Amino acid sequence: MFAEFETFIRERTDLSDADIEVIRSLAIEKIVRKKESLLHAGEVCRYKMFVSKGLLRTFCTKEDGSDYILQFSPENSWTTDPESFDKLIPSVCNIDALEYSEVIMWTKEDFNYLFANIPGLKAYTQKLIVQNMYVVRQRVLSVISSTPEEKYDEFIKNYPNVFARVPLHMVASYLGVSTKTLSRIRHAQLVR
Amino acid sequence: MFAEFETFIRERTDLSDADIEVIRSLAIEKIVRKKESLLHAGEVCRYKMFVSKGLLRTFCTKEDGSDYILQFSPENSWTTDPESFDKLIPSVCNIDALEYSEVIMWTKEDFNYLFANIPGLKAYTQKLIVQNMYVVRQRVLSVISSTPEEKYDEFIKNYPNVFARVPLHMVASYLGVSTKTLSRIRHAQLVR
DNA sequence: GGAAAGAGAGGACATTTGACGCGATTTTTA
DNA sequence: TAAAAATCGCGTCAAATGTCCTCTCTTTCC
Repeated sequence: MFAEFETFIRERTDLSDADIEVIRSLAIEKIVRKKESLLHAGEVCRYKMFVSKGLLRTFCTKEDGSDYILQFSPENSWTTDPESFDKLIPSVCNIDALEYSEVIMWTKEDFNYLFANIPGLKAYTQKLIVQNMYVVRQRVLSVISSTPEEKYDEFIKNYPNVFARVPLHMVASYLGVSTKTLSRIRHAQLVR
Repeated sequence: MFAEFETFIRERTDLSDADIEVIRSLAIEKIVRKKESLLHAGEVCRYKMFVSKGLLRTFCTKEDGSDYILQFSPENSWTTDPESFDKLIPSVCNIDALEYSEVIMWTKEDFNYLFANIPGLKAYTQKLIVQNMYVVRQRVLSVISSTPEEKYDEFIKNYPNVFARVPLHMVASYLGVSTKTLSRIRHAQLVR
């Protein structure tokens, strides 16, 4: 499980063997079965997580029970609830597994230690945050400016790997449109 | 103009007088009249900007000429096109002034210099990026999960200072709804 | 292996939303 | 100060979207 992470991080940084070893020593490996939860709304998100295998989803539930997906996290991606994790406040989101998954976790305390002692990790993390900002800004633009069909097409284009693995109603939930609308779009695209 | 910035930054950091002086020496002060542009789509966004007075808007224009507002930047806030600024690639957004404004700008080169030499500024900037992430994530959630009326009410609650200063159609453009919809919401709220 | 749950299409209908245009008022600008 | 532009509400109509439902097929889970 850690092997995938090691490959991943070595490709993106120039951490030494010793660095990797420290990171490993503080890592918590966790197997998550499908539908199992990693974070419930109301709890503090105590871990920064790396998905080495599988697929997670971060979502919020409104009062009426409807879900809205903030993020999909397939293998080789990071996830957490940043605000809850940073400030140690209760999260408003849930994180659960859409597939059997393998996750590596670090507590805030341990991650701060790594952050302070491994400059390469710090630099990498900061670059990651910035890149994530580009993506989220683009998503805001898309969601306020695109038609449902454009959003659907963009999703398939940007996340083919996720699209192929999640039910359609979750794509709808991510895009902020109803399943009916997506169903209509697909029908129209078939006929076309 | 720089005085406002100095007050602002001193409140949020513990920079020394010498630090401030270096920052000042690299700052470019700029007066922007209403409707004047600071960035056109297609250009590289060469500056990180602090608004010391006035109100800016960052927006994208689609092929059909419609605008979508990504961000309002009132006095005491920062703005730039992060992706264009970081990677020196052409921007897809425009930035212009909704009011007479006073802006302080730094080039990437100069900002990097400050970044490398003033740890307090670096720490502050990184905290800012992270906080911005919370806000943008919240916006994504709102825009995919809230009704137009909820979005409108949230906007007034979160940005009363902006709301009071911009025409309604810009609020609509920021929220991703039509002016007609906002008009209807206001009518309904009056009657209620 | 069989029951239960999940997924997705699609019909019917109501509601929401948007596009367009008009007119009144305010603000801007020359 | 007068003309031009911007703002905003509103009416009408058409289109888009959502809710609720049923039906079928697939997947999951004892």
